[in-house]
Amino acid sequence: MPELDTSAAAVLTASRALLAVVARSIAPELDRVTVPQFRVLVILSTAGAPVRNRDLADALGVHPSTFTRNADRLVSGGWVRRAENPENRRETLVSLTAAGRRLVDRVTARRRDEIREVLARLTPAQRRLVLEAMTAFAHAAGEPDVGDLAEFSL
Amino acid sequence: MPELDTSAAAVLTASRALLAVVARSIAPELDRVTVPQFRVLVILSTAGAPVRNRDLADALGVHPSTFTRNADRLVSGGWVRRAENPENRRETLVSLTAAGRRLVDRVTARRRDEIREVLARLTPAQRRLVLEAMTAFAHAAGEPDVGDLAEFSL
DNA sequence: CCTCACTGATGTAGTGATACAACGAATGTA
DNA sequence: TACATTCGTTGTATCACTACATCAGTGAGG
Repeated sequence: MPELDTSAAAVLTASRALLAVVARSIAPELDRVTVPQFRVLVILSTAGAPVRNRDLADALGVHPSTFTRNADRLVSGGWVRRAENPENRRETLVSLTAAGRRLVDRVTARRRDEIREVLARLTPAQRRLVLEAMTAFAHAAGEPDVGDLAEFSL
Repeated sequence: MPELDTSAAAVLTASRALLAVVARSIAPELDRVTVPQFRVLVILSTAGAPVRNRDLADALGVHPSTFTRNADRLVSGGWVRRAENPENRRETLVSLTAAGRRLVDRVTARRRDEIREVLARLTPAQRRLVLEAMTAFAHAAGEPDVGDLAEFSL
């Protein structure tokens, strides 16, 4: 299947371009939060609800104590909030503050804008092509595992 | 242009899937080199020739002394080699060792294999679609700037 | 030849990420 | 009730990354 290799090469090239977009979308925030810290914000953002300390550590693949320290810094920065779980007082629930949510939104918006800019350079026909192809690809790739994204989760 | 937003959303989703692929492709090497170290290897690999210490620091956007320390670790690990520039003895040229090149190749191969797996789930018609669309997108996005990739350069 | 600029390395120092051990508090169970 | 388990935090330690100041060697130009 030679066409498989050709297509794979095209995707590989496109992935580099997308990676650059992703990198640029976070770059402006890197003096506020570090990449590991941003990973936490992303997980909390997609969760949409307070998450247990332990579950966050598991999702990130780090030791619970490691996460405690990271959370300390995020709390100091005002990006997340800690609260005792009323239903189980030995658990700590971490959730995004308004500032934390805004930060994630800002990155997403920046990314979307950049992608839009690229798409604006295409013809409408090409855009339809991209829409179909990207949808098909994303579907075939399946929902990205939280664990995988946690590796970098930009 | 509502179709622009729809397409952008599709690309955004696909970018997440690709990001997961990228993350998985490096994960197995993360106990050998760190991400900043891997960035160095990628730059050297794309350069294809020895690069000056100073130029590497610039490409990475770090202080020259910072790069010296990073290079120290890479040399210790056997991933890169330092050599005095014969034409200018105050310059140090850094180049990949065979092991360093193999490491980068391994990551690339892993990435390509994963993409191929995803594409194998598509129909030949869809693959042609993906080939065209990804090529068009990558072209419109332009060559990723070294500086951008250097941010993470996974 | 002498001065000046450049290059890379080192000394020093601070921050972040990480893990392991231990501890106290809360919860679950026999 | 007594014991075991779970959970988060803290103490301790290590390592990577980063920058600034400094220094010695090198090269270029007057």
